[in-house]
Amino acid sequence: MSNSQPVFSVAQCPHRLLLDQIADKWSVLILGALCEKPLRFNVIKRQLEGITQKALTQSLRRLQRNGIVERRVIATSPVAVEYEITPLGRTLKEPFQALYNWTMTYLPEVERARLAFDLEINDLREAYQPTA
Amino acid sequence: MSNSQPVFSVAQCPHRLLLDQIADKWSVLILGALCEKPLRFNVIKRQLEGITQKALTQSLRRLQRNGIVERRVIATSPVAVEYEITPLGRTLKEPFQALYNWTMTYLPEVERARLAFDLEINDLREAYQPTA
DNA sequence: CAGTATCCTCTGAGATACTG
DNA sequence: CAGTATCTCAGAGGATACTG
Repeated sequence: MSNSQPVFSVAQCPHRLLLDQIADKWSVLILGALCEKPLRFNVIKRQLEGITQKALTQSLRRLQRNGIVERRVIATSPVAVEYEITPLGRTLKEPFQALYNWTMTYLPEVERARLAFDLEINDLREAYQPTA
Repeated sequence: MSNSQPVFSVAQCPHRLLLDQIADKWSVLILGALCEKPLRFNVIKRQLEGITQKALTQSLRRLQRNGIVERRVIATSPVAVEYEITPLGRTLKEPFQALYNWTMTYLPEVERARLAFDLEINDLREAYQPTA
């Protein structure tokens, strides 16, 4: 988005790192939960109502691989596993907050645009098939 | 990511708006290109080497629906279509820049984490099957 | 409890061909 | 030029069952 810079090819685009690996559907929510304090697997699962075990495992593994969360096994019986956000993970708060703020500020404007767009589409449809 | 706030259910999560509709794979690149000046369909297509017509059409239509870009038909022969970023679209520059800066700053650290993680995985594999 | 393994569905990305 | 239409195919994601 910066002016007078070359456009990145997709493969190299640094945004992809964030978008694909860290800022995806579930990860933002997981990080939001872990931001306050470390949590165990099923606690996260309960907080993110709707996520499957598979999806949670995958997201957590990916975040761990990227150094965003830390996985710690507690040798009780049955075993407990705690996930904690890393210092690196905490640095995400600023850019995510910027995104969040944008959405809060401009969501109404976006919704107006959608309404207008969809209306226009319907008008065109009606003009094409006047009596349905 | 903000402290002491309720975790959003997925459907309501305002991040989804951005992540799904505006900050996806191609849209960020398209906006990067349009940020400088309005461009025509095939010019964008050429700049984003690798995108298909279908994907470009879909992304542009979605951005248009959300009020991020404007589509303007120029009645020449053959017809020309120009896409321009809207004022609303320009407000995305700040949050996107924050994301971009994060990636630039922390990419090396993320890559170190990945290397360490992948190494550890391989070590475990070797320990399990000592002679492959 | 915290996963892994398996199956199954179904979207959605890509290639190709056609059109005003 | 700027799309639409159609087909195929891989893979993401869900449901279910099993395990240390």
